Amino acid sequence: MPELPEVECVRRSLAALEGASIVSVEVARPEFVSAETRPDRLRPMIGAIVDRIDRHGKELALIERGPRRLRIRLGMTGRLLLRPLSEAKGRPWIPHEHVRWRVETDDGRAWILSSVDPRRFGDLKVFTSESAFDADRARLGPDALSIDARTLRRRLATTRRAIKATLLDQSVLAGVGNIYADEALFAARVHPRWPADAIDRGGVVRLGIALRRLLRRAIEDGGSTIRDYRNGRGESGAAQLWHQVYGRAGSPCRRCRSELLRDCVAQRTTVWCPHCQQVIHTDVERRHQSR
DNA sequence: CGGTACGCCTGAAGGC
DNA sequence: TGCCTTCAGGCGTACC
Repeated sequence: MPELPEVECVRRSLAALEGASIVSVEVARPEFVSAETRPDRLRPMIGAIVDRIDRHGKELALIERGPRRLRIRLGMTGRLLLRPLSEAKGRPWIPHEHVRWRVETDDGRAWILSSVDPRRFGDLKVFTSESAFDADRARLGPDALSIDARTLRRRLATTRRAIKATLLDQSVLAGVGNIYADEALFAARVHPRWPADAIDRGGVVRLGIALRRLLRRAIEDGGSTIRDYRNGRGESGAAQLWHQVYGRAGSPCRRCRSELLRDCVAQRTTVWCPHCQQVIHTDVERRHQSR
């Protein structure tokens, strides 16, 4: 479900939790979750006072005023819902068959943060030391929202993989998923199969500008709601209204009217404009096309 | 080691 | 109507 803009919108919608103290962390069906999300692994978060909610790439983290951190990943269909405890009275679990876990905070700032996640690809993980949390974070590359051209160029220069696969690799750049990868490549006029290390300087600059611009604009518009994305208040986004290529295979390019193509790149459906994003003449691409 | 294929889950949508 | 197939915003793991 969520990529960087959607996760950032969820983060902002959880600001009311700042200053609240965690009273309980419960899991609806422990047999449904991974080892790290089991109740005994989450219990150490009890007593933490929330300093802030942090985001890096597509990951959220509840940061306490101390060393403990609760990492929250939403997966494909994960949705968070924050509501006052008073609303939840008598209904400890929100009435939804796919509710997975909930965090309750104290009487001073009494909130219930719940997760609904039909496909169960999301998870929770507690870190009891800052160093362990930082080590986990080190899996991820720099956050895509603030990537600069220089860093992007250095990162892309390390691999011959297709640029689309490289953008989706969270260890290279954190936060880009299938929607914004296709949108950024279209905006930068770069073909999705172009080897990452073979993009010229102008292309990398365009890509950096496109990423920052698209992600920021998507955040302003509340994220992309394709099917079920909502922020912590249950509100949907509007960024899907201006998508240029995602979900538009077979339709005319909004720039040149060519028919948008669709193929599988990096095991993900990829849509691009064969006219605006050609720039492919390498042997690598000829081999792809002859298959 | 770098890169690719697959599996994990459920639900919506489309074909017949 | 209903059954079947395909596909979906992510990511860890096995394997080449």
